Amino acid sequence: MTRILVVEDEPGIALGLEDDLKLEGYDVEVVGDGAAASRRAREGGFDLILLDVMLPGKDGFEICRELRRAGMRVPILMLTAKTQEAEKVLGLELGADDYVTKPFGTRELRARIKALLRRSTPPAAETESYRFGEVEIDFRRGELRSRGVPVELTPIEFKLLTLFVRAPGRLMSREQLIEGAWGPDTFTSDRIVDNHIANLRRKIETDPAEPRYLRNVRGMGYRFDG
Amino acid sequence: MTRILVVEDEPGIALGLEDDLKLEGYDVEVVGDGAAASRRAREGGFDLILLDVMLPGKDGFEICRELRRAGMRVPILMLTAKTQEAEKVLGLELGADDYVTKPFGTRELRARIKALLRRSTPPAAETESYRFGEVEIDFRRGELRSRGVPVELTPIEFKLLTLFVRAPGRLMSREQLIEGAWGPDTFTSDRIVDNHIANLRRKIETDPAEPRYLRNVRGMGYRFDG
DNA sequence: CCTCCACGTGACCGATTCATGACACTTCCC
DNA sequence: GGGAAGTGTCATGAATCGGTCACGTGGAGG
Repeated sequence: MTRILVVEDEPGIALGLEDDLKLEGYDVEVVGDGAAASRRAREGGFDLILLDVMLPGKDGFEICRELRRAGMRVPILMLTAKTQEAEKVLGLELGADDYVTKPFGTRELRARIKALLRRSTPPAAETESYRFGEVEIDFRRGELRSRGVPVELTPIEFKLLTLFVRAPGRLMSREQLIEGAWGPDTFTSDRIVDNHIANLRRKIETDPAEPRYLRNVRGMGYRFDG
Repeated sequence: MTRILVVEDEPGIALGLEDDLKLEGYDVEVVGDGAAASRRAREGGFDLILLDVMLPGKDGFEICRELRRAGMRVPILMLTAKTQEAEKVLGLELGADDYVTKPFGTRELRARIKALLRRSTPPAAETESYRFGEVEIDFRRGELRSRGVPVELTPIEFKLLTLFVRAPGRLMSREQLIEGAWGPDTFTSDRIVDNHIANLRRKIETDPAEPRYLRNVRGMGYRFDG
């Protein structure tokens, strides 16, 4: 049974969430304040945390940061009220995996939860690292080594590569990649993906001109063969 | 046929909605009060519910909540008078999927309905792969293999073949193929299809001169036999 | 205050892909 | 058999796409 921890202080919303998620077949637990959330989350056993930003006392950002600091890698889905850029960036940098801005439809929420669970289940089951060729990714430490030599990746590069590695062999459109690495509601040019792909190739491909791992599928997107 | 339940008490608006949606090709049923709406919706069979907030007796909010509690997952599009109400709609406690504020244009309404239907129907005919003869088309990878060897397809070729494969044995006119592979509102010559079919045949047929899969039906179009 | 770095944008170039029109061949009907 | 319509195929400019670079911005850190 998939367990979800809902952190939400407003009773009406909390109740609605609980009902809806239970209907979806999840095992739901609700807590209403930051302290309780923090405590409960650390005890572990959840497959996903739904975290409201606005909370009495400790806010969502802080909780998120705390959990990550403590080494918790549960997928975190943040609920934010505003679309403000700062909040997005902050949330994602603090280690949230995705966020939804209020107001939103339940369908969207369900979809995001599903997507997040799908994305994060396999690597949770296996080890905390992934290797292909001479390259090894250490998710826990956020590091990458090639032939054992550490290679520096920028945050976006790491996020992108993570997306690929978690869905090897799967064709990803630029749109999907942007949504995955930058977050939803990101308004930016598709071509930015190409740029970062190029940079990644320089760092992980033996011959960046003839990429073996980060392959382009013309007119459709990119695919990671590993 | 896509069925839409319209819940609206004001006859003028109801009639307008009905006409417009029927023109769009939907199968429309209208009810004028909350009780009837609730009853009718529970009986099921609708692909979308258009729900006015202001209703005699039970209001739209309540109906929405009821339906969700009852486990109905039909997409619900709410009609609200003010923006404040609208915010509430997408609040979590309700479970609506989207809203439109009055007054609204028919164009906007149509667009939202379409979007909602699109979002909520994807799990339909999405197979991961399809094989015929020695050829295998892998949708996840965005790749086609013949005897296991990858064959490069151009985007249009891929789309065309996908269309065929999703409707094996069905005669498709050039017009239909253009609409499907190029998109609607494409203005181009029919003959372009023949060109790409020829290219496809070279790539997937054992003997392109005697095509076994991509068959022509004289005067009609093409058919995929797989 | 300055520097460095990550990032987004726009532009360029070369390669691929596409649409068009032409021509030859086939099929069908008279 | 002959003509008309339909289809297969090719060559040719035009358009598109992906890789790459240079530049500007903004934030972090010194």
